[in-house]
Amino acid sequence: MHDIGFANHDHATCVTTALATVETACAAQKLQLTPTRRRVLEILLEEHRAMGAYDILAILAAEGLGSQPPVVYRALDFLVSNGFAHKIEKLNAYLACTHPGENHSPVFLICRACETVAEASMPMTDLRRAADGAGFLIENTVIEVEGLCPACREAA
Amino acid sequence: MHDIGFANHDHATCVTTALATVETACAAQKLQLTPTRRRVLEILLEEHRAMGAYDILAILAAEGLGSQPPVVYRALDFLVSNGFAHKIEKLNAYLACTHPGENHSPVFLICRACETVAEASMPMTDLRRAADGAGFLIENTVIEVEGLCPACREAA
DNA sequence: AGACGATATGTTATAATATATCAACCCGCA
DNA sequence: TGCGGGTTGATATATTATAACATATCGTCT
Ligand SMILES: [Zn+2]
Ligand SMILES: [Zn+2]
Ligand SMILES: [Zn+2]
Ligand SMILES: [Zn+2]
Repeated sequence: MHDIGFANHDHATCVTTALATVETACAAQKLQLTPTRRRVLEILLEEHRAMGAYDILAILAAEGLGSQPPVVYRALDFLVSNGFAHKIEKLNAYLACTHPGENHSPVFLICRACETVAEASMPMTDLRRAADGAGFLIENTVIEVEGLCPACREAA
Repeated sequence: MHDIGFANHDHATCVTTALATVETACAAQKLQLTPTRRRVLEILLEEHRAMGAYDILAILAAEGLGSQPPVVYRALDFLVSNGFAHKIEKLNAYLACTHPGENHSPVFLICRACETVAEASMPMTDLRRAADGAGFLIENTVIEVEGLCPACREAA
């Protein structure tokens, strides 16, 4: 596993490089990164946390970018289905991908104390091998781990 | 991994042994398997599939066991928190545990074609090792795999 | 028996999350 | 110019889940 994600980081750079990566990927794949889609991604990147769809919608509404649920759900659908953001099923919340474009099977580490969510990436060899053996064809995985991050573990 | 779960089985035995196991566990731990809780578990066992809370509630209502959402959510909360049933986050649905009582970290294999959900149990050594190394304390895992079960894979 | 606490249930209302549907618009292209 | 795909606007509704508060039930202590 790499990129455990609970460490401090240069957030301004983190946002701008992720945006640039997504822009490049959209250009390459002829995907339309429209203003609302782009703004939703920016919001997720800036906040750098798992956000509910209605939290995002409130921000969009305040900026005059739309106030009805379909606005945000459409943007999220675009971002998630193209791998630029992820849905955390356990939280019904959305998170910008920390390495968009790369083909990856994310693992999310959710701290129940500080609510931070870190995206890790690791080879799930156990899972692949077992599923293959059983004849199950894996198309998508949801791997979410709840617990305490290093900082909150320390504090407790 | 064992107990891949897509195979045929003696369902009557499957239901009665699971119920008996839960009854024993409740007696041992002084948990109250009240009529509604027991009936919800029975429903999940009989149907042997992931069911939405309101699907279950409709059955309870038809039987005069309560018609308001809290009735079923309370029963599900009891069953889930004691390990007698599981919530499939990806589906917002609930499933009876196939080996209640045992301390386990389930893995769910969800077939997108036939909607069958199989509960497997496997050691997530990759995950444990990586999380330990990163200082993250795992308290709970959600591992859900979407794809095609052997039968549907065959058919396709 | 009577008072009490812990647990479970009944009931009403509402919150939170997500989708269906249909009309309008935009833009590249035949 | 007219078509066609993708996107947006707008209204309504579906689905999933919880808050809040009253009532009931049961064992325990006095
Ligand atoms: Zn990612
Ligand atoms: Zn934390
Ligand atoms: Zn069965
Ligand atoms: Zn189980």
